[in-house]
Amino acid sequence: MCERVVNPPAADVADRLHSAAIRLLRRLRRQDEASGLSGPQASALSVLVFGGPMNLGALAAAEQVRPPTMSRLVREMEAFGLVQRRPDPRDRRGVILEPTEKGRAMFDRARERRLSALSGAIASLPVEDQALMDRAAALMMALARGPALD
Amino acid sequence: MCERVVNPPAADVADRLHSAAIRLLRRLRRQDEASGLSGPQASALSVLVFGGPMNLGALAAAEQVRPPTMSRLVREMEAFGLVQRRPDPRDRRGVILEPTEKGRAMFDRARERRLSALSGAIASLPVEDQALMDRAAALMMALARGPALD
DNA sequence: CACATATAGTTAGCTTAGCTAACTAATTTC
DNA sequence: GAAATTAGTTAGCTAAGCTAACTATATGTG
Repeated sequence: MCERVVNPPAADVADRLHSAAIRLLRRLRRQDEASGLSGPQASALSVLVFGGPMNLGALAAAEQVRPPTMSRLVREMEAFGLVQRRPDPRDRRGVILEPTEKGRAMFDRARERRLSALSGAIASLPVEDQALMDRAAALMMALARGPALD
Repeated sequence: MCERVVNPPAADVADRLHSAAIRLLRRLRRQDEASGLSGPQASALSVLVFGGPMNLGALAAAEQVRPPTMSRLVREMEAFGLVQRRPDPRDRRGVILEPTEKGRAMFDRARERRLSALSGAIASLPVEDQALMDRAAALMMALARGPALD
């Protein structure tokens, strides 16, 4: 009879999403740090693990961070032996970054540890809510990445 | 025929959600700061605007932050005349916080400004995706708040 | 009642993560 | 081959989180 969807105003959705993201990340920080990888480090490392070797600029772009920020993150991860720099044979200004074996192991461990937190919590949601969260994550990624936020 | 839902492993959902939240907030930071309120300030102010006057400990708990962190956020917002401290008549150790008129106005302005960013982007999504984001925000909030992440 | 303990908030000081500006070195372009 | 561009780093700033230690008030108990 009534085909209208009760559609919360976009500004409300935006506010709630914003606050929810802030609080969720605050909450996850402890778990992250206990695993030996900060959130930003884990996120960058996952790009390297899944995306394969790439140079610093590409990684910074993928993570939507400025080069100096990524440079520091990489320096720290390198100091812990988690990533390796190789000179780029095709451009001697550049470097190629890739995870070390230790880096991959650490990433898996952090992932496991997050499993006892976020993914444990997610796993306890009804299946359809899990699917919803997955889709929401994809949408958030697209929003963060797209031109709509300029 | 096949009733099985293709259910991404919870760890994958967790990873994607984690990275998506990090990137979305990074992306929003500029807009936030251009509006004169940082993300954490806007979030705390919204709690005061919608939740009414409360003391510092309650606000810190609502924002899932330690008291010293909230104390600093409040001090900064107070310096800009956005929130007011009143002594708590029932406990002279405590303070009661409430937004000033300027604070409410600033909150609305930040909200508007975010409208030109996040909520503009959200408004351009299909209606069902908007509803999905709203539900996802509620779930994230519940996860951040609940005991599941201990 | 007095003293011990607990609680609300602040201060001090540390860390991490973001940024811009300025620099070096290599590459590309004209 | 000189000029302009690009990749990455260094230096230095700010914001936001934390713990530890402190002050002042409340509360509870012998």
